[in-house]
Amino acid sequence: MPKQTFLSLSEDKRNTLIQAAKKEFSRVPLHEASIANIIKDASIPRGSFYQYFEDKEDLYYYLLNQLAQENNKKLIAILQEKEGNLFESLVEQFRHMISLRHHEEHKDFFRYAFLNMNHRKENTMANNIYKESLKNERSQTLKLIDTSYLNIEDKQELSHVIRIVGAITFHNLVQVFVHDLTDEEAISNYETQINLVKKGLQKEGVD
Amino acid sequence: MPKQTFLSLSEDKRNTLIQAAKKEFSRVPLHEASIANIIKDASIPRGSFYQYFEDKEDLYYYLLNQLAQENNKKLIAILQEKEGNLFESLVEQFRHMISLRHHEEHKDFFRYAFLNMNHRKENTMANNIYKESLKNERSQTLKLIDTSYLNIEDKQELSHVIRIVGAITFHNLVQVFVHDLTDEEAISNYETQINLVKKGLQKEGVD
DNA sequence: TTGACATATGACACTGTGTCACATATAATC
DNA sequence: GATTATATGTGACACAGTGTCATATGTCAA
Repeated sequence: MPKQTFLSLSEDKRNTLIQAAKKEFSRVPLHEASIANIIKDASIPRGSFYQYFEDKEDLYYYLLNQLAQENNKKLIAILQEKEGNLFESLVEQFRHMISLRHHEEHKDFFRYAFLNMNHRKENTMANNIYKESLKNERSQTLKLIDTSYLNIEDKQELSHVIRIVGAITFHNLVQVFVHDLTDEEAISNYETQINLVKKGLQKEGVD
Repeated sequence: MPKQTFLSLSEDKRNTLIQAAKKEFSRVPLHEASIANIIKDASIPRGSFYQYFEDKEDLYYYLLNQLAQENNKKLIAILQEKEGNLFESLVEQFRHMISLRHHEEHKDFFRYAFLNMNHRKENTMANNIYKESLKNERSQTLKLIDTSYLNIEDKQELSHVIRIVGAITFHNLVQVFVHDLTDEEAISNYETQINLVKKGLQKEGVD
């Protein structure tokens, strides 16, 4: 998390820095990004940077978290619109996520995020859902899911369902950027996989 | 890939270097590992290192690939033993993977690999399966799967099934290291999730 | 006005990378 | 065996980037 010093900065100064950071993190993946470039672009001295953030990662995950929160809002809206239908909502959310590729501002930021997706990034992006699926209490998002048509026996299993679809979703998002899939290809793959897990991978009557 | 120069080295020299590399990659995650430490430990000059490998990643993925090949052999053996039953084989393979944590030699190497799992590492480890699931032709591993009890309509869908269980498997393996799960917890989670996708996430009769 | 505290600044020490000119070994040709 | 060509070995070096720290500057209350 950024230090208080950064949060107390004038909005102007904060924005300049954030813009410079987004620019650098859109130029190259996190591990190649350099603080030197960011501060040069934002015209702040090196010492100041460390007054605001612990290090490069601190700044990066602050930005990623902000974008993730927007996504979470979107998911909530979709879940409401789809009246709690998890699978329909997932596909809609997936459509939305890959549409971000075409939005100039975040384009390459997301591209590099997914090409270098790891546990920490995934967790930051899915934060609200993953966290909530653990402490099953006051979970805003989870409560929106209509569990009546899910093949589960308890809350515990709901959390596993979230894990499953989360893993599949991220895997598919990564594939989009790795193989430069078109929107149609990406959605088709994702829908196929979601349908497969919906109806079950094992033929009925077998065990 | 290592350069020919490295492969032509005496077995002795090669092993010294490989041991030093494993040691360093077990000390810290890839991005923190330093060539300086490896060459100091192996007593080879800096210039020589670059005669053998492109860079740190080149060496790292060479090692990871070797370990992955062992894993693939194991998977083939398990599939044969389980007479092509995909789900039973997956659980068995999962057991095997997490048992590696207790094997002194690879212990921390795997730990850091999974804590920093990303697309490239996942692909290296699942290489044989993921690649084969694309060009469905002469695929050694895929042919071992008994598809008769899978709820799929064509080869295309088999490849999606592989993707799904692959994503779930890696997600679970990462969780093991992130949350320091016991073997029992890890296996229980994994079995629950595999069972859920086997029978389907959607309650029967609903649509 | 002064002192106490927060914030700003950039020079610096440090760590690590990849390269290159030169040294040495190995093999090939006469 | 001498000579040339080709492959491999070597470490000093230039370069890029990080995080820190002593010092400067601002802010605000007594």
